[in-house]
Amino acid sequence: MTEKKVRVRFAPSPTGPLHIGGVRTALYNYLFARQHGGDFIFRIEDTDSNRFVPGAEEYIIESFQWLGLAFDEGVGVGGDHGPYRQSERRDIYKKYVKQLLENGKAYMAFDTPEELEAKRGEIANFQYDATTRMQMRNSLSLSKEEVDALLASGHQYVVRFLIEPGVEVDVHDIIRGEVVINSSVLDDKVLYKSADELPTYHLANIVDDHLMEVTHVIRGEEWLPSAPLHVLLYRAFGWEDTMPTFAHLPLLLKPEGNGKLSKRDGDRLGFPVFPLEWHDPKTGDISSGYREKDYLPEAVINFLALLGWNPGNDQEKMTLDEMIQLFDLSRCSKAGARFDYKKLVWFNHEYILSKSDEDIAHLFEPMLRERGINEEFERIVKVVSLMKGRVNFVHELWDTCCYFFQAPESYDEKSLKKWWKEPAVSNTYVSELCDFIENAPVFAGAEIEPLIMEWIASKEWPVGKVMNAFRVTLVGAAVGPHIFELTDFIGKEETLRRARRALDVLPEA
RNA sequence: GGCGCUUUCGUCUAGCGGCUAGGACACAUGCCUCUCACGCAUGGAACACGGGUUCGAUUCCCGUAGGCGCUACCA
Repeated sequence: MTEKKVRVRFAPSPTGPLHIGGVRTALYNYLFARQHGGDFIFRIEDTDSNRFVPGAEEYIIESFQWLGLAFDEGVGVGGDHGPYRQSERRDIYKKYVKQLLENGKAYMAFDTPEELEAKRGEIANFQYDATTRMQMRNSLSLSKEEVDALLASGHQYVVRFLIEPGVEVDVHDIIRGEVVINSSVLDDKVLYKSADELPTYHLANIVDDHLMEVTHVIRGEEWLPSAPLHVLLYRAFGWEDTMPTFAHLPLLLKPEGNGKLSKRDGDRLGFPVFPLEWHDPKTGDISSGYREKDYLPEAVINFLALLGWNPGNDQEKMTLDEMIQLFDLSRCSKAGARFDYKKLVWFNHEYILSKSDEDIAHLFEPMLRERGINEEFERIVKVVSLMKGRVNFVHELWDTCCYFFQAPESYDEKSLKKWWKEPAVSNTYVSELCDFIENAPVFAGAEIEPLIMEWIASKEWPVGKVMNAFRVTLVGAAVGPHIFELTDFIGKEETLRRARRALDVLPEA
């Protein structure tokens, strides 16, 4: 076999925001293409004019930009196999439909939707196939004159694929092995509609994959039942020798309950199902997105990569480059995977940890500005270095460390209950500690800490009680970093100001 | 209903005839410690069921059951 350049495609329908399952499918295609030095093509499958949603295509493109997955060819990128929008390829499809018709591989059907509906009511489990097609109105059952008359009168029609019954169709799938199905269970699929002069998915898909020289079709399992039909189409065109290899990926399932992950689940269960926030142009509904919810794209990618695939060792955290090295379609699992977003949260935490303090500070900075905090960047970096390990999301940084930037306005009930339960005593501790700090020759934490510890010991006071009372006055609660990290950051003046203000406000007895 | 795919801890999964069935998330406990976290350590937790094949099945085959998908002039 000659070594053909690997070419794969991601071909969404612009009917709304990109589903997270679609993102995973695209990711696997991307990894496969990169690993083999091949091309990753972006095609828009807009053959259903009724379902077109404005903005969807732009949304999809922006999503991949955010995720960091770049296409080599396709809509918005260009290439030698265009156009890449199926609605712009009408003439190409027409030519191939004609070819099928002329070769007797397909036929015209004039049945109206109402007639089909009636037939379905009449016959249980009605299927348009070898057993029924002669009872219908089509170019097989009608005389040439009748057909010509219908066409002349402008009657709309569809072109159906003529499925020969009783053929064992073998689909080779990288993930599932051989899948054999008898053609008798297939129906004469509609390939083309005269009404809008557009093909349906099945025809457009085969023609485009052939013309675009796609070598591997990596898609969701929902396509497995129609894979035999696709094989038959390649055969009908005489393209079986260059037919792409199939790989049907397991589906993404809801975290709980039954069924596959759907558009509705996300906001109901508390996590997004779309990469970016989506504003529905018709209903005005807003669906949350990972980007807006503060997930790092690296975390989303890493998590998604492991939903249905694993590198065969215990490694879980991987860069995109490592994934490209390790990816292997034959190591994909076959059963559907529940979408466990708790693990995604953990990945986000891990990626916050592994990113530089500067990178995280850049993300955190606008959130501070929004709150009117105009701290200099270097100081934000300092806070991030101290606190980033404690959060799962960058936005949680504010709640976790706002006291670095502003004095507490109130004092946490529980903390007071524990560390200020004898107000007179706590008052004495903090008040005397303030005096000690004020008169100490040094202030830097590293230098003053031993002095303070020594002093507390000389007083025979309990260290924990003194330090936590002190902490509550500075932070407003019994939380936070090592206390001298905080005093270093806010400085001597602010330290004493906060502590003394608390002495004024907090109960003394 | 028909057709197809699928089945290891709660979840994601490793395993490709012989293992104390491994890892990760989550959970629990402990350690660290001026607090809260982080981190670290430890622990509980799984081969759907029934037949075969075999000296031996989580692993191979066949059923059953469950899960999932498809069954449009949607993709």
